[in-house]
Amino acid sequence: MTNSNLTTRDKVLAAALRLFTAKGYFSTSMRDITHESAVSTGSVYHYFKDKEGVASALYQTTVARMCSEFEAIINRHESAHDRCRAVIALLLQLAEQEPDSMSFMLYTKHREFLPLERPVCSSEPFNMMRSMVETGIQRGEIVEQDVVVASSCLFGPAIRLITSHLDGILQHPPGHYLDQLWRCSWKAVS
Amino acid sequence: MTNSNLTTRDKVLAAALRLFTAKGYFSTSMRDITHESAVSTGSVYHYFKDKEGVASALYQTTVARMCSEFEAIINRHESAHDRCRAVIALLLQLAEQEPDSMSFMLYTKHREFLPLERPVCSSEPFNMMRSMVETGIQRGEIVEQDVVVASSCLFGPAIRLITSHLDGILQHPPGHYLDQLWRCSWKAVS
DNA sequence: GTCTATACGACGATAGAC
DNA sequence: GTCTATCGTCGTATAGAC
Repeated sequence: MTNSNLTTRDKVLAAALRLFTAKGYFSTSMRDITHESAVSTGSVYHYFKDKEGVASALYQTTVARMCSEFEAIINRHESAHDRCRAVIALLLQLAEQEPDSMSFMLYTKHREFLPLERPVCSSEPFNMMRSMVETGIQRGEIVEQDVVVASSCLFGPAIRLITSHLDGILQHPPGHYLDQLWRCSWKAVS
Repeated sequence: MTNSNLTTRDKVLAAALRLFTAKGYFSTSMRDITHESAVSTGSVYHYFKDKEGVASALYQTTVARMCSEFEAIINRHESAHDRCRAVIALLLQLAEQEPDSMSFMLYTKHREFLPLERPVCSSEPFNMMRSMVETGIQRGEIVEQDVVVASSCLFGPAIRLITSHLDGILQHPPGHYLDQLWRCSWKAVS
């Protein structure tokens, strides 16, 4: 079940991610995490201050990874059109390949157990998405309007589709809808 | 704080709604609910089987109310265009006037504590939204395409904007963006 | 660094008087 | 229907050996 050439710390994080998305943070006990990860209580508390520390580390990791993916996209593409399309493609692909990460990222009310974190909406990745839209408006690719509205129109549909996928009401894998989705999303703001 | 011409049951529900949206279901104890509602433990358990029963009643009420609002919209308007616009206007207005209800409806992972309920996405109101889109496609108002994609494009932006509002990153009240938002959303699918 | 055993507190739920 | 007092459970976190 758990890949054994992971460090103890990573085994805990992987187990926690599976359990948090499956049962939710509060319904997951530290016991569950020790069992699922096959790591003892003592070791878990050696690497993490407390249960919140586990969740926090998971959150930081996910956000950091998202940021670096987005940076790569920004470097690879110049126009807002290409950047935003790449972001949506990435999101759909991640939803397909790593539904747990995606679910933890989008679906989890982190505020309930990570009071120190800002809401997902104002986390770095979302800021980057908004700033892509902003430069798109400056370059004249996107029609002049409120940035939050334009961002909602561009990325809202994709996020909605992904939550539909995570809820299991999508017939095909998310990536299957990319072209259709992008055509509509871009038409909305251009 | 609590309106005193409410029945005991309703005082409990009102307090629970405030607390659930503010702190989350699991971080809200029955003690919190008794204090906030100024109702004793015994009375709370007289009206509700357990803590889950409180959440369940709250969920049923919210969904039922949404359904009747949507039915009224369907009766008032004939075209998919008008119906969908009215739904979005309603959602924005509710987000403004009753952020707690809206937050509980959209933002809460009900599955974590209401295992019997279907996910929000497949709850009745969301089904009604999808079916409005479906008739819109049949009538030729909306371009022929997958219903889930079209629904995501039409309603996803509004939902995204509302969560932005609930996260506090909106400068104006949600209703302020209605025209802008609707123009983009409808352009995406028509 | 890893483990087992355990202390401690909090919470949900009940009992039973009024 | 409403209340107070209380019980039992469960889960987090620590202590301390190896």
